[in-house]
Amino acid sequence: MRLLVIDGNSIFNRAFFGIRLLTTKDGQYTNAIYGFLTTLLKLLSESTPDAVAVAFDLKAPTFRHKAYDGYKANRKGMPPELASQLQPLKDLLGMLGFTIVTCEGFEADDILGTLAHVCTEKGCECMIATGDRDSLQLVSPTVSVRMAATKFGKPEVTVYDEAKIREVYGVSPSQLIDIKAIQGDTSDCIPGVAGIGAKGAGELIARYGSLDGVYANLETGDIKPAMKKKLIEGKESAYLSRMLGTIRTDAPIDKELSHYLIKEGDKPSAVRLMRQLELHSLTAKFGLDSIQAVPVQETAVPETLPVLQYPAFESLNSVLEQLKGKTVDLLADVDGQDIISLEVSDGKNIFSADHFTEGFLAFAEALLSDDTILKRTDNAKALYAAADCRGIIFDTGLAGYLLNPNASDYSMERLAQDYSITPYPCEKEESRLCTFIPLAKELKRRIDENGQTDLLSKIELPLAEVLADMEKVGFQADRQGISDYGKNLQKEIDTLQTQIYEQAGTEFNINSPRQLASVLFETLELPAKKKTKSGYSTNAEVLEELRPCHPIIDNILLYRTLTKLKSTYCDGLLKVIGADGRIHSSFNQTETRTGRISSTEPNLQNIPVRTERGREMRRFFTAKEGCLLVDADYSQIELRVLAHIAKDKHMLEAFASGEDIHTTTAAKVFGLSSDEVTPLFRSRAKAVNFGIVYGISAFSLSKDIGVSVKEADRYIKGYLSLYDGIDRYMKEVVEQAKKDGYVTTMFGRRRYLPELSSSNKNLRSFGERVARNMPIQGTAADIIKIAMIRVYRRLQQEGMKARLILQVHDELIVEAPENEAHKAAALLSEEMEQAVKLSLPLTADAGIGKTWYEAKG
DNA sequence: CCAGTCACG
DNA sequence: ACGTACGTGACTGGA
Repeated sequence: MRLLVIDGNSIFNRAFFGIRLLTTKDGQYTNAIYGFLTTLLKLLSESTPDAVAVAFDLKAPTFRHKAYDGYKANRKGMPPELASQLQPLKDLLGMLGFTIVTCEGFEADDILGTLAHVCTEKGCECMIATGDRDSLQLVSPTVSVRMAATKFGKPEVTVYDEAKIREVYGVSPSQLIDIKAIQGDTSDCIPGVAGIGAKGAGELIARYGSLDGVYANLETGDIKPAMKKKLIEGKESAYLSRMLGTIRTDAPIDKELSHYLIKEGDKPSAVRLMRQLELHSLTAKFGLDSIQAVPVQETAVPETLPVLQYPAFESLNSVLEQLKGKTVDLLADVDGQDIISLEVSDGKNIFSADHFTEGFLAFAEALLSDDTILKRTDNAKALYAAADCRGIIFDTGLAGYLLNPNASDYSMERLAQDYSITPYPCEKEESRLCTFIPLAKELKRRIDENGQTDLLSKIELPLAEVLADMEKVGFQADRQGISDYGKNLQKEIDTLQTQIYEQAGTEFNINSPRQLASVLFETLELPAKKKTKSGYSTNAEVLEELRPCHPIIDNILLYRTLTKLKSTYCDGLLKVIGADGRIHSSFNQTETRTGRISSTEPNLQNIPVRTERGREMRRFFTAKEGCLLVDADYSQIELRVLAHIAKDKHMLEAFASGEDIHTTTAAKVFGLSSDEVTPLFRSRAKAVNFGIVYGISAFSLSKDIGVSVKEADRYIKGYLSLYDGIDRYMKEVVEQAKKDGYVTTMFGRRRYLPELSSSNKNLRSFGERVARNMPIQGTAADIIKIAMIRVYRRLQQEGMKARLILQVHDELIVEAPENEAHKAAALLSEEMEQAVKLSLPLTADAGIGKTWYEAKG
């Protein structure tokens, strides 16, 4: 008999990360299911087993990992997009006749090991399918491993038998365990011997045959003294690691192999489920085309849930009276500033009304503004935009975002899918509240469990009101000014275009990177730098290098600059100036993975500033008649946050003493005194400071500042040895992220990093850089959000007319009546500086002016 | 609809 | 040996 044993979790995970997210029209994710099944098909056709066992982990931590706190958290780290696919997959496998094996207290790995062991004893052939190299240790004359991967959406299988392992690793399967015992494996929390890596471990085992062999020859063998010292110190750890790294073969599972023969299953149900999951192509591939699907059954009604009734209520006023003092669930259709309809429930009844109902608007406004009626809703910002709201205590969209900022959409329908919410039964079946109520309950539970209660109620929810207000107020724009500026640009663009055509000797679309590349690198035969997938790159970095080669380059660069200004900023902004002469951007609170807000239609967070030509645009962002703009920005907020989080003594001191951080860094790294630091050294140090925040590599730094990779590497090494707290922090944060599966900010904002467990090295490195950056960028985002709420409230308390109108990540802009401007400026920097207490001061400098150009220092 | 480019922090 | 800094959004050309 031939038994195929599948490492369910491993294949499932790899399928998920190997295929882009797919969903059904209802929003159920299916990419991991699809990928798993295509891999399964490939395995079946290629290995033709008689019996199949699919092993899955149970949720509980296993014996091997019990000692490590991080493990359990890591498990929770499975993103909901993935978790929501597990049960449907298991159901489907059962229906297709495959046997699922799980075992309390044992990992899927151990089930593989046990079944392989049983097969060997009974003289059967065992084929193990997994994506995890740990299982290679199980290979024997009768046990082979099929390494399965999903590449570019297609399943790939590589067979490992003893010969193949020897070819690839140069050792026998059991020696792989000994190598790992020395090398360790951080992702599995296996310590190994400190200071010895893959290469060293491999050589030792190749030479001495086993871990025991290595230690037996410690004195007699020719092991270098340094290595010997490490081995002696790490002996206990090595043997513990070997124990941890050895897959168990004694899991108490069903050992009667005939029970794993492929069964008939329940094909009609399988067809139905595949249809629901919209996996039409797979139905055919599993040969189920002729099977009639069983009809979709009515879902059973849960018993214990409250039955919601839909009464013909007396009057809206009586409803209002009835709800006072209660906490309600409330959903509204909002169109801009108009409330179209609304339904609300106190947990016993659902009340619903729309704008055709007599007195609806007054009812809605009274309900929303009554602070004795606490409300849970799905989009607080929209409610704040439409009415004067009080008592909003929960928002499922914001909660969903805090629970996992990697998701793409936080509609309650999608959230209900992701978190497997079963709707409450109620008489009015179509009421969205039936889904909303259990959803809000579940999300609230998770928010509390994650320690994100305050982040939601004290930061995100109050911020929603601030953002709604900023959107409503808008930013006045000088339509005529922009229009004139655009016309001037156009004249210059036309001239440039003519010149470029002459210089090229041909007319072409300069805006087309393809056509431009063809002109530059073929017609003009300029030296092409290799770049991009679809041809030669023509970006500014490349063109900059070509500058000396041909005068056309200057013109093209200028053309690019000017057309960008014209199309994105002049034309783009003119399109979105409202009838009130103001621009009302949307501020999205659930968009970024770090906790920043984003701005769209238009994006007011990328208005030019770095070049004078672009900066001119800011002259057209003005204060209204009788008002001034007040602009304040944080100085070096991210580096200060880093200094605080990393508790780096030297950086804290530098900031505390008010020194220029880039100059100080330059002096330290290049070994100069402060007055010896030239602008060049300062700008290099600045690049290193930035690089550190982004998760630096010597290569990118070298490119950024134009020195050799070696030189850049020296800068980084020097930096980290001087700022040793930062060095330590950067190591710790990645380690913690690997344990937990996520990173957090000072205020408990979270970002999951599934990339860290990717088999793709580039993806993994990306995950590590994000792990280093997100807590910094995210904490800075938390801080300015707190500042925004404080500024908003202070302006209200002080009875001022000044209003917050824009945030640009580390910068806030207030429009204030002329007589309030100075007070507003002082208030603004004060609230920004006092927003949080760190172990170093935060500073925010304010400027005042009639236009954004003038107000920004 | 995606890739390339470039604007911002 | 290999690819390369974090986070966004808008516009253009071309499948």
